[in-house]
Amino acid sequence: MSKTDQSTEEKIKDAAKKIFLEKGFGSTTTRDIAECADTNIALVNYYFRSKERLFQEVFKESFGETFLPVARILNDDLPLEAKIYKFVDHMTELLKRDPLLPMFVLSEMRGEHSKVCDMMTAIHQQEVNRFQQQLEEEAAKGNIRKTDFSQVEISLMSMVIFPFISMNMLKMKKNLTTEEFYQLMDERKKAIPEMILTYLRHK
Amino acid sequence: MSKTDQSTEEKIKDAAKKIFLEKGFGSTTTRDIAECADTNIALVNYYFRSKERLFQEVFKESFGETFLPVARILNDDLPLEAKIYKFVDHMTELLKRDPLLPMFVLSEMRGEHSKVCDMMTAIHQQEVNRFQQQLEEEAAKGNIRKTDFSQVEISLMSMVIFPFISMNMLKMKKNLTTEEFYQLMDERKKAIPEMILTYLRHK
DNA sequence: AATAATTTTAAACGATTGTTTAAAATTAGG
DNA sequence: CCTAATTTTAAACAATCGTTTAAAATTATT
Repeated sequence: MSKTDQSTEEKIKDAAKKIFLEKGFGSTTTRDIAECADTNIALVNYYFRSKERLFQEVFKESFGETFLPVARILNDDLPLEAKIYKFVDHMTELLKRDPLLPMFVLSEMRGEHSKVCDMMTAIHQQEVNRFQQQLEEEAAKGNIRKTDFSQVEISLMSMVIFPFISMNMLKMKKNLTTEEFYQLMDERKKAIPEMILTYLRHK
Repeated sequence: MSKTDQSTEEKIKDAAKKIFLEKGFGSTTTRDIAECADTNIALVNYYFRSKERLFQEVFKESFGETFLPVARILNDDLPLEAKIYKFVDHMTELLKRDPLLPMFVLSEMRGEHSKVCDMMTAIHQQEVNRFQQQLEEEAAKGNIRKTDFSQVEISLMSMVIFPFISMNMLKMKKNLTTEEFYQLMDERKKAIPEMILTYLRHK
């Protein structure tokens, strides 16, 4: 096997990530994954003990190692305006690379006792929120309006992430190609911070 | 059978709606639905010809008869400010009643050639957009800033709908009960229009 | 009351699911 | 080169999937 080839284990995990992200856990079969990895189903259970364990590895990697690091930009030590621009920019670039990631993560969290909820609490150790702290400080200094931090955080997340969750709907409604959709998302790198910051600074 | 009892057909459709919205098409079994409707699996296929057809009825009802009418508020003949407040209020109330609806609709649209895409185009006949027209008129009059309509529409939709899609994540992260979550959503009835209108009116 | 139409039941169908087995092929180590 | 460990293969496992069948029970019609 040449050096450029992936190991069988890697091919299977990559195939699993692709298919799980596309169809979700319930609609994905072990045979789907094996075929996509160009192997047989026995090898899937040889390297990963079960479909369930393979899924958990994919989920942990997608959420913990891909999404969370970008989300943590809000905890960076940066001025408010620069931080918001950086967050929207990096998150948009991540989602352009991995547009199915948010739907994958959130759809697997349907049902309060979903199999990923326990994993979430494990990964999501209570982190101090530098963003909240920052909004409160700037409001105290009179630089921005006093706001409910949660509302601002939710709105910011919503405006960046939701378009990718509703990507197919959007593309249909507005008759967009994938390229045109990504261009629309790029324009949001300015539009979203502008809206948030205009809101924070006025009235 | 007493008059207050539902017909078997209604019980099955209600059960199907409940389970499909909770788990999606792929993770729902005909036996799930039959058990939830307190009947047997043969009756599911007796009244609805297949799981597929039952799903399509549920989807069409959820999207076409529940979600779309509220979304069409943006086409109402109302002043801009009143319209935005009305849209956010009605959509929030709808989603408090049916919090799983957006995730259900959007998760079934994964994959460009999903089985609901054809249905969408059928339902979603090109509608004139009074909201876009209105934003352009007000901007021409100098009442609000000139904006890309799509960006405003996407942001508005995102801020209202996304919190319900990420409901479980939000409840976990912020340690919210269902009641506290709904209270947060109620507060957004003011916060969202304020942000949009502040943005439109300034600079 | 007798008959026809409708609704419900229990059982089974073949197909597909996740998983396991045991032998074959390949690679690694002495 | 021989042996041991690892990887790959083909086949099968029981369980569950969506769906169908045919008879039983119920309701409606005359």
